[in-house]
Amino acid sequence: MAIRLKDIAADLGISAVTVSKVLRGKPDVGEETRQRVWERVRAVNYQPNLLARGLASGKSQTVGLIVPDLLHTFFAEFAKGLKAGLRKRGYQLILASAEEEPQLEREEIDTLLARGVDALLLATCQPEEDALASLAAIQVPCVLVDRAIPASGRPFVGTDDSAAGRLATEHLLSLGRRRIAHIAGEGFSTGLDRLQGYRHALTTAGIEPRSEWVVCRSRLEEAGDRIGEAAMAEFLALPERLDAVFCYNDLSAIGAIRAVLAAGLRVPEDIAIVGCGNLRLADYMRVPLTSIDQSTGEQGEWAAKLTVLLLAGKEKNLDRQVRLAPKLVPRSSTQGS
Amino acid sequence: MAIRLKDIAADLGISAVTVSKVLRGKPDVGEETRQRVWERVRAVNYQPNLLARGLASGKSQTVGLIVPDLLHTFFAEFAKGLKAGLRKRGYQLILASAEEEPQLEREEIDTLLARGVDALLLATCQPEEDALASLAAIQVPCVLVDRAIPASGRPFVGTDDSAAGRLATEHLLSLGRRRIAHIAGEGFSTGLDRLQGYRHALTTAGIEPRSEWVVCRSRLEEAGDRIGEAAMAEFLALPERLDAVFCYNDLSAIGAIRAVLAAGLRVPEDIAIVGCGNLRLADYMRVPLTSIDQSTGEQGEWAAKLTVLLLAGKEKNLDRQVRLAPKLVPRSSTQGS
DNA sequence: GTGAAAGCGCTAACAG
DNA sequence: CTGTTAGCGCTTTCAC
Repeated sequence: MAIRLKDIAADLGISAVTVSKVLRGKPDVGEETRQRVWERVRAVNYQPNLLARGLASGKSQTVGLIVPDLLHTFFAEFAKGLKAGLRKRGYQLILASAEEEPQLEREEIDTLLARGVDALLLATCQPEEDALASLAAIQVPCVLVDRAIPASGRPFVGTDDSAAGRLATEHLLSLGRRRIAHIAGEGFSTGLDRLQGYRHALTTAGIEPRSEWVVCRSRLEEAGDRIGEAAMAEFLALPERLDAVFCYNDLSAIGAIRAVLAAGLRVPEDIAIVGCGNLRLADYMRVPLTSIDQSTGEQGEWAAKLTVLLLAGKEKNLDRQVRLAPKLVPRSSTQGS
Repeated sequence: MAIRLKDIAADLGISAVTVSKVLRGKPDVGEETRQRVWERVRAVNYQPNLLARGLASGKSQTVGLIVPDLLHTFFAEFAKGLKAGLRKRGYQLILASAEEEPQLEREEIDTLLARGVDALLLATCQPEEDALASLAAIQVPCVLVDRAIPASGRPFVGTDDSAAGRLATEHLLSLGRRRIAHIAGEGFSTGLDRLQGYRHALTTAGIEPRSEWVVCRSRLEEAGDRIGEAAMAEFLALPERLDAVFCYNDLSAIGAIRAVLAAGLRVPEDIAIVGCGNLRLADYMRVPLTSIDQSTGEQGEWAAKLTVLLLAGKEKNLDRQVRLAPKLVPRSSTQGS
């Protein structure tokens, strides 16, 4: 068994409570005692048992994050920023992944709560109705991430996705494109908002959005390349040729580009393509990909900040919505090269 | 406060011990009692407090994994496989990332142990000496991952990296290349073993490895593209021109390709390039990248299996080394197109 | 088959 | 400033 608090206390001939106080930085301990405790703690490399501490105190200084899939670099990057932000504020992170399975997500929620996390951050992969039910049962502060559910009344940190849709579409318009299609993401606010931004930009430019130029697809995070390729093939089969496509994410954009090239057309000369997410490798693709950057790491930092404020009761606005502004990163897939 | 074991017991007019036994599947409880307990548990959606359970039992049915960085898809994929394997065997996973900082890794080790994990899996980013010191202090079963440290006497699961080096080099040799360079990874067994495999393949083919054709670089996981590009530029400045390069990983291979193309040369006609890791997007690169696949998910599964065997005391070979065979995935960067 | 008693290692609340 | 007393919610042990 590892060394315990009471061992240290016994060694020093003082009470366990005093040692505990020193460890937690309580002020009501004499300077000399404090010194001796720390000295001994370091000497034996004592580590407090977090299970016991959490059980006794009802607090764990730990928050949980559940993401749909860590293979999506977005979430890995978000987790990284979040972790740094939490650390800076004296909190730890437990990371869990739902592997895109709603059932697993529910289990992870239960597990993290059973582990006594002080707060939960959730990028849900559940359909809205189910997510609402899950959320309703969560008794600790809970921040939604990436995928918004306004009806939940929970705080949110994510991208301003409708701005992302607008930005991408306006970029294409500014290049003189007029017949702009969209491969949309289905099922979550990210997809719906980007679609809305796309429509808004078109309308503002005096172009009537055409329904045959929008396809909605799910699972774009996992299989976007295949799905994007197939969707693009459908677009290419339309009687009137498009001159640009805004894709829900970079993976689907990469697939779309493949389909365009396979059809013997050029990117961007014949069809310009914009993705979203700004993948690390976007610049090394067959055609370097114009994309929308989401400042993912910053989102994590924001989430940390907001969560800790909530925990401290210092955030008055209990359904605070933080939406970071997306940025366009132009590359060859829209600008020639 | 959440509902407790004793609440259920009180509701049913039985003792907490009996409820606890039912929950843990102990046999010495009457069938009828068992039914009633489960019914009530489901009705109130009771979740056992894991802190209390862990504290009381000294077991948590949880293992911890520490990786250098979740942004390396290798580790995200490994974690996924591991998680699935553990789940199947009734264990949970707590995932931690050291963000490539040895100090953080040490803290994560301490934290996970303080959380009472039953076992620890570690892909260390510490230099061997430091890692040995850290490992020596770990009192629970501990499996090394990806980066081997034979001197530690700990079990290991990873790639057969020297086979990977051989495979890549033999592939290049089989294509008639003779002047084959290597951008090697520094500091860990992965890099050293791949280098050794490279040398072995050359020697076996009757080619004397030349020191100016090997450069060792660190941080290739994070900044491989930049570093690979620079390393390739150095190679190109040598008096005698290479005709192939085996790169430590895909990221550095991508950088190397960029440098080759920037010099006005062709891949693979002038210089063939092989990477390692088989990135998801390898096929969509400027030049689709020939790579070595590491069966990453399977490695995770193996790690789960081995860990649970260790925990059950069923693995006799306490420093069991599992090295999965790598596979070559040929693409245009070596084969033309 | 069932349950009473005794903790697991720590902290909260209060007393000195 | 320091320590005592009582738990946190669960499991273990061992009687019945």
